[in-house]
Amino acid sequence: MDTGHAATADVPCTDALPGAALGGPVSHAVSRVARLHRIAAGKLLKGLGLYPGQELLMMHLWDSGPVRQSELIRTLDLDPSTVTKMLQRLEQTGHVRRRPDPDDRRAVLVEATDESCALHAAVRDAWGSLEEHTLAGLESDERAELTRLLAKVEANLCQETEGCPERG
Amino acid sequence: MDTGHAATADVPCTDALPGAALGGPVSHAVSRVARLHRIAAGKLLKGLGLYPGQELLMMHLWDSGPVRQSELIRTLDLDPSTVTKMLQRLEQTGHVRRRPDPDDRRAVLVEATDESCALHAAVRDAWGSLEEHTLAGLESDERAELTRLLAKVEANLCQETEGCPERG
DNA sequence: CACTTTACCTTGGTCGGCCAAGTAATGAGC
DNA sequence: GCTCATTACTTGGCCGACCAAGGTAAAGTG
Repeated sequence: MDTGHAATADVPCTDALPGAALGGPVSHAVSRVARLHRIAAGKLLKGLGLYPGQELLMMHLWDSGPVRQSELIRTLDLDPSTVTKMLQRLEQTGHVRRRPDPDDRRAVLVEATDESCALHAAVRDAWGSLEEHTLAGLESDERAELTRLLAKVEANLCQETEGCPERG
Repeated sequence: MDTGHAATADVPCTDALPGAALGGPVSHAVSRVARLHRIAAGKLLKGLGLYPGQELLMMHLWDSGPVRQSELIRTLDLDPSTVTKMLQRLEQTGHVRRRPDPDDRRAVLVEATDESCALHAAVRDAWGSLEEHTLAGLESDERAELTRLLAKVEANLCQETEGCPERG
């Protein structure tokens, strides 16, 4: 097999695209954007004592009050074990309280602590500016188009992975 | 069957984005799409003995021949420690060989093993179908638009995170 | 009522990814 | 030549995320 290592030295400048990206420009872009987005979120959340990912869980908690863990799993569409561990850490850092559900002794009720509620506004704000930062320079119609296309892509990826909540 | 992961049974209609999403629809969509995309990639790569993320590294290696580790770090735009650990695992699974650079005793030269080259076509193929699956139902102009918008978003996120390789 | 299935959650392991801190070699300045 | 900063990589720790497997409690079935 020809390993075809032609790229490093004297290629007549095909505009740099690392070559690997040629095989799937959108896939590539999605990963990169997601990673950068996560990093940006992390920086904004760092001052608030949250790690990226946790804010979504907290937002749902702030929004919905006490909920079953299974509710969180369904809403966030994450693996149960992921949520368990996130909650363990959030409990340890005092953002969340868990207690057994009296109506169903298998279940666990989760709610945001009062202290965590102080972060609510800050987190909402952080997400707002993150969204704005993400979409800077895009016109309204571009934003709408991006949203539409991402939804379409999500639906595509969903149907096979079989793991996402149906949408109307 | 349903191991409890996101049951699609009788969800009480989580229909219109759980409220948490209202604060940043695109941010939300990006995370979700990226996760689904990663899962899909993982399924395709599973049969090839690779984990999602590793394929990008391997593709670059197949493309470029022996390279310095720093080259990989720069190209993939990852943390050095991430690349180190990925390479350790790839070395252990026989996909990659590492040897010290004779010209610079700090540096490490990395190259794909011959056995790994057998995967080259399969991986390229997998990425091709993943890209196609991702973009199913999108017209050419929609694809171009999505690519353009993602690039714009990436540039936005880049400029502040300050961690991405300039292009162009 | 026992028996089986299903739902809810936990544990343990693995990977990708980050940061922070450390080692070692190169290179620049004096 | 010696010091000092820079570069290249490693280590350890942590988090999100997955899967696989387990334990317990509720619900379905005979």
